[in-house]
Amino acid sequence: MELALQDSETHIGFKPLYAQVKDQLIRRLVDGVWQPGMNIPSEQELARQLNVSQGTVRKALDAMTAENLLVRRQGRGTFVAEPEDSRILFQFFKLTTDNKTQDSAFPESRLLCWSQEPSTADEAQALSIDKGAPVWRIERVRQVDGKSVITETISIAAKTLPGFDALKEIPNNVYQLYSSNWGITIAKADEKLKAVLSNERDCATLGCETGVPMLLIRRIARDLEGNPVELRCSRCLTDDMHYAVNLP
Amino acid sequence: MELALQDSETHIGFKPLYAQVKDQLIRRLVDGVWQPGMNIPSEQELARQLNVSQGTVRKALDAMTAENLLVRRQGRGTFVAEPEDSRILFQFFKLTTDNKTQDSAFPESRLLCWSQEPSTADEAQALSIDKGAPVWRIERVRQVDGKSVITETISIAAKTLPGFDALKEIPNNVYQLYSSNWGITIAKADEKLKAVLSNERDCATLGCETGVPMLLIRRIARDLEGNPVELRCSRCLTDDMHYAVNLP
DNA sequence: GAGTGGTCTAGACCACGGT
DNA sequence: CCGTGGTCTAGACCACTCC
Repeated sequence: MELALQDSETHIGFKPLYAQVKDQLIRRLVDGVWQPGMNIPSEQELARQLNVSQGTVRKALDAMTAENLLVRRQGRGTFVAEPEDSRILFQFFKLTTDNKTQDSAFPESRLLCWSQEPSTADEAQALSIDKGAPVWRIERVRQVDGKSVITETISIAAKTLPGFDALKEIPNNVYQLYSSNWGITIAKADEKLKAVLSNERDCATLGCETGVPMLLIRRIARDLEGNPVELRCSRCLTDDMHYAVNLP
Repeated sequence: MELALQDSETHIGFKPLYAQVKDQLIRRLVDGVWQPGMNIPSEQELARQLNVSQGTVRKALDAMTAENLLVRRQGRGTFVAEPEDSRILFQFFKLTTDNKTQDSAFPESRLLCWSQEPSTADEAQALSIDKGAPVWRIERVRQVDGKSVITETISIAAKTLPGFDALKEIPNNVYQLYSSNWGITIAKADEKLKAVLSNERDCATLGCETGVPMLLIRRIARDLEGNPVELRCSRCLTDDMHYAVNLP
């Protein structure tokens, strides 16, 4: 295999070789050539395939490892990251209990309802689809220490998940579901946080009072190529919890 | 100069050479040998000084650049990052307006009061000092689009800032103040977010109503060695703003 | 032109994991 | 034992910046 190198006469749009290698390898993930959990070829083998040095391949692999796309294990090889890896799991779950003496487990969720509906303007904008285009909407509740404290509304374009209605149940970790059933890898996400007051739905679902402060988390999850896949709005009672951020 | 290499007979506690180099270079920052804005020696020069190869120095410098401690400029050299670098400025300010058509400027702050007080138990725990030990407490208000929306309470151990009371005024960017007057570099921080209700102080300060939801941000800022320097509690009206997080 | 960081290569030795 | 990734080295060429 040969990498398409740019015209050496011009340096505009120049991309370093290791970046081109990385793009090639990400393409193998996007196309499903490399599946989660797979042992990918060794650095030496990839270097031969791509006609570059081992050091250049290493730089690409290191970058992908830093983005949680790969897992490297000395003596064994390099593997495609799996959504159930605990590290990945907590990559997208920043809410923890204030009292961290107990290491907080990943909270189980209880399904409230799920149905296909026409998308709202907000969903359409977030998911880059037409307004009114069908979306699956999933409502869940999460418990921490036996108390229901988080409501979660997931919206995802129906065309993204063909055959979704044939599912018998929805697992706790939907990112693993996207991966195993539709080959979609959630690679990154952005979240916007606000403080809001609880509404009647929150009260009915969580058993709290109205007018209680809640943390609203609006997440857009994206695939390997940066396309929006899922909109998730979580509303959380933060009396005994907080959202933790590390800078950098 | 010679690096202290570990006993080659044992591999427990082994630290790669580039990590030892990084530690050495960070020490130069901690000790003030390298001041913010300074042009540090070239890779070749550092390699000679430390008796390692240029590649090893590069790996250490790249890591420090990734942590925003250094800034590299091709053809010019490597420089110690300055607190007023716009990149660094926004590293610690995640609040932005919902309407991002206008690129949000760093909001100016208005000083309410500052005084030295005995530390509360909370401050003492956050700053790793004895309860009741004196702290400077600074209260400010930040405006966005002409509206007061953020109250900010900064607590910092008095012993950290000798001669603080001789200051005539407190600048908007206190991290730059810490750096220029006391040689303290804020290198990282962790934040915990909660939703709360506005209290009477908030109302008096921001002119909002009581019982309005607010985003509470509790930040502990740390120096190069990870020691807590400053506790900052911000309370923000998030009607027209949000806290933005990117994962990873 | 001299010096800097940015990229790319080639080869060495090591620790680790499995055979 | 072999193959893997992890580290370290040495040297080449390039683009950028300043003189």
